[in-house]
Amino acid sequence: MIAFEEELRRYPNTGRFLAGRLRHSMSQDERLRLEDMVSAVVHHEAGDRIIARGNTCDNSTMLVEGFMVRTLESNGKRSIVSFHVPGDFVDLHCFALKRLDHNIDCIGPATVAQVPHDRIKATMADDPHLSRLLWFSTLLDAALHREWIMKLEQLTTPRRIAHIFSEIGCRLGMVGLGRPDGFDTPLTQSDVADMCGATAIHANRAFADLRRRDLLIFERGRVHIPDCAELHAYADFHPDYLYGEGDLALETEDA
Amino acid sequence: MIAFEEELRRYPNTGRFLAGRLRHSMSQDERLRLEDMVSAVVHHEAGDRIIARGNTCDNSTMLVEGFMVRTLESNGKRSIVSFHVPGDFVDLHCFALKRLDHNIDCIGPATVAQVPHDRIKATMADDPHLSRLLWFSTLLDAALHREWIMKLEQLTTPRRIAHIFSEIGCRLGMVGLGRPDGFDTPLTQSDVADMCGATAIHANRAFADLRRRDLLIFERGRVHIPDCAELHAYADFHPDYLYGEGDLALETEDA
DNA sequence: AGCGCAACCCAACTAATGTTAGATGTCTAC
DNA sequence: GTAGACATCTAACATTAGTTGGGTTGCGCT
Repeated sequence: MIAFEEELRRYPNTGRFLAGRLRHSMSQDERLRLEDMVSAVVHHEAGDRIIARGNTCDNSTMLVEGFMVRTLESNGKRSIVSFHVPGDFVDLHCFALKRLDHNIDCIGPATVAQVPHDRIKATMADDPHLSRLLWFSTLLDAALHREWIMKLEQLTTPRRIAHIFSEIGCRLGMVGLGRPDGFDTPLTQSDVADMCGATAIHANRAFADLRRRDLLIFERGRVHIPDCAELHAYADFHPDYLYGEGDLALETEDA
Repeated sequence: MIAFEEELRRYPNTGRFLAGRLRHSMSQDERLRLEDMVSAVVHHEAGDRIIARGNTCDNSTMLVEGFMVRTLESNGKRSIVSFHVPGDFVDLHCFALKRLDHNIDCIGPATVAQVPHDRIKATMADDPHLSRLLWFSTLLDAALHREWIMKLEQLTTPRRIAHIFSEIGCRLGMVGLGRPDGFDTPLTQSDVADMCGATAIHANRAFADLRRRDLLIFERGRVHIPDCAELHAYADFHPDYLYGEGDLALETEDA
């Protein structure tokens, strides 16, 4: 706790983004209890692997600043299966799963808050409502996976890319990091290709296509979106599945 | 409870498959407590929609007999994002999510056990270890989603189909429903196509391809697998992600 | 038996994506 | 400042998948 308070002073964003995705469903008191669960704030370099597939861990990690991706590898080929923005509890999974089935890697430098598993255990025993919110946060990941499966099954590469950037923009907006006209990201075209199941060359063709249509201009980490609504329409992007404000939003009733 | 006991006598498989996936991690006592959570056993016809996207529900459903799929729809096009075999807790998600982001549909007739949400709430308050197992069961769905995202990103249609059938065979085996040389399923080629993000025509080509290679013979719901190991190799199928007996298997330590 | 429907099968053509082989630009290490 | 690494971009050709327009088979119904 002390360590965390110190870090909090040093990195004023830390507190702000804690459980960004859940903030609408948490009482002020729960928010404080969640912050109390944090034992330390840690920095990582670009490319760092926070957790590797098959490892056990005693901590779970909340992303405070930066971008992270979940990856799986097969025959030396990397697949990116999801990504995370500040405010996401990136590996709460490894609390209940113990051994994780995937890797979590930093894209660009990142700051994270660590939550020891014994504090989560204590919460499970003491605080059913907060437990349920933590559970919810992992189910949200599953819902994002499902949406992404659908998009892989239905969309062409340019539309997949449009969908990814729509989602990133929207999720950044949900934690107060959005700009209406775009955002900056450490993702490369080749990372995006690995998210789409396309080759980097084909992803590049798709980016050129989106540029020609004036839907999305991506250059060296700078994403410019001239018209958000048009991009969403092209990608068939409907943000309900993010469980933000839309149809599916979580009710704040008590457990 | 009474209702359930009656049904249990009438359908002797009911108890056998309860929480099939979790059975190795549960004590006998927990198993009984889980069975106590069941309020009723219900039958469904082929094509029935158990839960529709956007609905709330007071019950969660455990699949006792039959096959089910999770579907999402966009522009009238159906995507199947995952499937379930007996022993799976198919919509525990809607306990923590409240409004579900997807549909759950029966493929062929099905028997399910219903678990009221207030009993799950009680479990969350009383029994941290069983709660954690329930949580685990939903995280398992997320792990399956991730594997499937990777396969969509990496494999051609024939290999995707080989992977799906490898997984089904394996999951049936894990709950004692396997045959070494194949299985029966109410899935049609067109269902499988919707799982792969391919057209039914292309799926048919892929089935012909698999038949020619003598890896998998699928005809009218009858799946014959001449050599399981060869099919797995062709599909690059490694069942660790099912969290059965492999590297990643859940430890049975207490919460 | 004969009808109708659904699942399955097939071929020819078109569109999307992968592969190979580069060229160019930008940043960092030395 | 130069070399090397890496990201981006492009073109030509090969493979995979979608589309169109059929045909065949099996099964339930009357």
